[in-house]
Amino acid sequence: MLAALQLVEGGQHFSSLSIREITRQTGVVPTSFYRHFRDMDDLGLALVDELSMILRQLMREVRESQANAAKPEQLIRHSVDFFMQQVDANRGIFVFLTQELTGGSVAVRQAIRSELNFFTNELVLDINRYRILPDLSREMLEAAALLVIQIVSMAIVEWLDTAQTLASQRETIRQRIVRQTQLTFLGASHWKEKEKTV
Amino acid sequence: MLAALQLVEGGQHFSSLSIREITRQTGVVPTSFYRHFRDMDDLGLALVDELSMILRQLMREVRESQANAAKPEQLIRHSVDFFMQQVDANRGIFVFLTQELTGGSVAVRQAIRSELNFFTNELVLDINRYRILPDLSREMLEAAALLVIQIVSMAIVEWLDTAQTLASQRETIRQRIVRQTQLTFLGASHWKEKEKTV
DNA sequence: TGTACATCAGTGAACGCGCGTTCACTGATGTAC
DNA sequence: TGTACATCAGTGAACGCGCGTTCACTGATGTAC
Repeated sequence: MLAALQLVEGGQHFSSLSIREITRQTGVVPTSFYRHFRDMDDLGLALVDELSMILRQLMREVRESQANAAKPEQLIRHSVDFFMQQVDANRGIFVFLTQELTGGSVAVRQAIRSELNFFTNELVLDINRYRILPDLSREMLEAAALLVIQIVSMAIVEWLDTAQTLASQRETIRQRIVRQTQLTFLGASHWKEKEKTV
Repeated sequence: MLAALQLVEGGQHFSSLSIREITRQTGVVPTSFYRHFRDMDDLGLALVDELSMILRQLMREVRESQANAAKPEQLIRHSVDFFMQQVDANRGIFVFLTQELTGGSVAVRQAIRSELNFFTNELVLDINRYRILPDLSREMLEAAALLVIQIVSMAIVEWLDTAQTLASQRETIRQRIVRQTQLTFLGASHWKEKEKTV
């Protein structure tokens, strides 16, 4: 699994990897692959499972790092900074997950989407816990929370394409995430159910 | 190029297609491929170029279809309905473009992103033309417009995975796009530059 | 109007190669009695 | 404590196959004079 991540991080698409390539990277004979996975699809699903665990732990750390933040108005920016640091430290994971969000088999795509929904629910819980948007309907709250998750997801792709040395471009991306997130919360706080029936 | 789109629409990832597969689909001998493209990367870039043209035409139609809409509050919903209809009518195009948004070579990814930026600018022009958000700074306006484009982009992936027969699930996606877009505009209309320095 | 040549998409044989997958195997580690 | 067996990751040879790419070719269409 680590070998697959390394190859994906090296610029190849997961769907174009071969079993022999992966076992070569591991330093093991091709037939050994079958001791662990039925085929590449099986490996893909196992990777999503494994990486989901890691990602959840990582998100927990992001939330804890902000649990008793001094200045609430900087909470968004600090969370974004912390999270993007984690993205850099785990490139392979995020390259794979963003690739497969649009690329893999139907099963893999849906597994990743359900993971995004999990984070959406976590975010909804946090928003309720701190009574940030007390008047919002459940449906709208979920749409807003998912939007925040999606803002970050889309930005990760561009972030991974932007070398760490291009500080100003990275700052542009960071700023956009913060702005778009603030926009979402601001919109949500002004939402009146009756005005805007969908 | 059409053959490649058909294969991608059939569930394969573009990066896993072979030259022989494509020429087989076209009904032509493998060597003919080289009369038109240097390699698969070349074909990928040519596809993005070609599909960008089609997509721009398609977006023009969406905008024209709403140019003299009777009820401005339903403008978002009608545009979304019209656009999603186009997505269904051109599955191959959108499967390819969403795949390559996260998956292809760096060059292809950036070509698609620059296309999204083009649509963002178009949207900014429209917003200015109708004086919808007159007090917003250029930067914030762009962040909001890009957010709307991103909302639709992310939804397309899920939309393409949801069979046309699953009407209720499709309605959920459609509703979410509308809600998230309304949220974005609502947030943008309440934005005060001084309060929220990033 | 007719001839000579250039252009160009497609042909078909051939190449060496890496691929997925099978099979019977080895040898280390864990478990039962 | 010692022996017998089960489990399990890795081995290495072998297979048939589809792959990308090369080459010299054909035959239709367009262009110059």
